[in-house]
Amino acid sequence: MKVSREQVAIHRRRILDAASRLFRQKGFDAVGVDAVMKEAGMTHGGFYGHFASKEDLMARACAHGLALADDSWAAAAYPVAALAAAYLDQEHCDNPGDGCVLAALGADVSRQGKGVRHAFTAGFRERVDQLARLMPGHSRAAQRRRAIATWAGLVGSMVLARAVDDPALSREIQKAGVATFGEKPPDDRGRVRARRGRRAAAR
Amino acid sequence: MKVSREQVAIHRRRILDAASRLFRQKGFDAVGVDAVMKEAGMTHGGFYGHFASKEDLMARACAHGLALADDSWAAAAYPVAALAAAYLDQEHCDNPGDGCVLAALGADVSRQGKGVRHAFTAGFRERVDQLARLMPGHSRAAQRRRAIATWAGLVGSMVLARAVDDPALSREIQKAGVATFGEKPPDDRGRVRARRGRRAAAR
DNA sequence: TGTACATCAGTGAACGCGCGTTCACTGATGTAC
DNA sequence: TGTACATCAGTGAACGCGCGTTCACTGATGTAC
Repeated sequence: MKVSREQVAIHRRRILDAASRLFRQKGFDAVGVDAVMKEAGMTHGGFYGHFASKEDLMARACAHGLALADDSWAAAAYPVAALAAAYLDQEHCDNPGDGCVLAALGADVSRQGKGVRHAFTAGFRERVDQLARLMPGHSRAAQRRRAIATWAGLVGSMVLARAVDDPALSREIQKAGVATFGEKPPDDRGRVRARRGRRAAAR
Repeated sequence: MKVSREQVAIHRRRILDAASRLFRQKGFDAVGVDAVMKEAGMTHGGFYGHFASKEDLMARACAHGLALADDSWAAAAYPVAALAAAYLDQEHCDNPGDGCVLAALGADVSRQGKGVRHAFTAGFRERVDQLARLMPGHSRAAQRRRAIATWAGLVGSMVLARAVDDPALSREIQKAGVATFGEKPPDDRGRVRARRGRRAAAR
């Protein structure tokens, strides 16, 4: 039966929420259109009224999942440390369905089509820009380089922490990641000290 | 028809080679037993004479791919820099089928069964131990922490460099990774300098 | 504001297809004599 | 060393199943009057 226009929008969002969660949990290939629609509380036949194909859904679910990310770390006194600690958390490790798209679907995305990779790339760019703005460093280029490497470190740590079947090793990976990628870069600390020194001398 | 015992061993190895390559290229779910056997030059029916199930093959192909890794970087003057440069290479990025299992299958492994995760974990442990031995650092614990974080950084960089659809951004990720994870840790340089200074003073 | 009807979102059966796995068969291997 | 035959690795057809996608149908929505 027909439903109201608001109901259609609600249904579409429910499909995106379900797809985004299931894809992150099990990967693109292991989740069928049927499972997504069931999780969204509907039957599979109505799917093609909302999306052109499963691939279309994959791209839009990617973008949806990347748009809804947790930003609270950005307000911390030292955002990079806050991000690393929040990211490499046991709960995040145990719940990929509610977690970062980069870590959960990065490897899957590289094997997918144009639309999926484009959505993923746009989301990644936003993350890098956001982190680069908050990254201590002397130049824009260095901030950006550090932001990219920090995201790579966090994503790699999470991928490995999830893959490994020994909980102690998994926790070790998380802790190593927090310590390494969350700490103030030592040579930067040096530069900050030098700058402060120069500023103090100028007074 | 029956074949000789040596031929059986050769066939088994060919199946493992094919499976290991195809799984890294396309992921576990996207590669069927049929495709693996065809790539190995046989028909699919004979598969179950070699392996108990597809899951069995996945675990053994994982171990097989991890066992055949390139070690040449370990002989370099500064192994960590050599590893990072060799790992975050355009050719490695473009050819996951012949590349590192950690980056190609890490995310997939976390969704698989006990056998696959165990094989992956064993391979990862070996990598960490090998790199930790060659890692500059003051303590075993620090060497190990750095080795884990370095592998995480390399794996994350490769996953993201492959996922992204803009070649320029992909190369930027690779370069940021080489610069960050391949460089001598700055605080370690500090310690080395301090130690050298102490040693020079003692003379 | 109330009525009549065209629209169309969601349902559930159906499709062709490829998957993992099984099995009767074949014929070269390797062993017993 | 030569022969006869049991073994068994690989073949290809077949299985049940779940996938992505299509479609005739249903009945509430929303519009034209």
